Amino acid sequence: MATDPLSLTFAALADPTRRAILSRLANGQASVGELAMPHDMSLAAVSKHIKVLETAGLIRREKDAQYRYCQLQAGPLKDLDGWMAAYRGLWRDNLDQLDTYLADMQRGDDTNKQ
Amino acid sequence: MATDPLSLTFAALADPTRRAILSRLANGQASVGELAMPHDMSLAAVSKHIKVLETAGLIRREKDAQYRYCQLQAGPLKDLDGWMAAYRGLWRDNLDQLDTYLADMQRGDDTNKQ
DNA sequence: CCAATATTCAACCAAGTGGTTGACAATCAG
DNA sequence: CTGATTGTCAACCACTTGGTTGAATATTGG
Repeated sequence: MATDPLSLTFAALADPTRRAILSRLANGQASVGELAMPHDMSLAAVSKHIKVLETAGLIRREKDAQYRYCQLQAGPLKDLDGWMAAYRGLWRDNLDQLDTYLADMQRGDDTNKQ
Repeated sequence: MATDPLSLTFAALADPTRRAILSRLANGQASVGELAMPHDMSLAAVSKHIKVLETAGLIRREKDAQYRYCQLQAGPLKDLDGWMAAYRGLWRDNLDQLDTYLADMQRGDDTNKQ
């Protein structure tokens, strides 16, 4: 697999279990066990998924007693959103809006950013 | 690999070669050979990458004589953007708003959630 | 028809993925 | 200290991925 940050992020998100974990973490931090509970697989398997997310920078792990609490990290998602910006015009009705958007980006003005 | 549409899209994008192909197609359609040229690998390898993109619905192939012209299809990217919407609040604007956002999430109030 | 061009197919390979199980480590509760 | 809880590690397995090469297919130009 490619190891550049964007590829790591996309690859990490290309799995429903990992997206579910991320979605859960959007509600606040959780331990590995808590994250594992809804999933019909071993704790070790979930632990691996969490490591993939961590390697992609999508979560941070913090030790507390015998627990490892995970927190969502927005950085890679923000980068992914930045990548998408170049394509967003493709499904907006007209290209003028894309041009405006890109021009705004150039100026650092993000008021149009949805 | 998971076969749901979102997973297929993320997986297809988790490769720099495929993202480069997509980027090229944002400038208009191109044949397989044209798409392959900038890449230091066999035509067959690029053909496989194109098939991955096609399976994910990110491109459409159209036959013309001995050429296969590829065109970008926005649908899956739009879906991906929709998925991102749920997380966009995590980095937008300032941290005060992030705190508010998280506090709202804790209370189960998701009016800020996109 | 023939030869060149464009692309795919099939077989193969090394490396990676997503799961399992069992052993291990760390920490708390009693 | 002991036992229970929480999580990771290591080895293993079947399957997928991303690349190769060589043969096959489709179509055009002459």
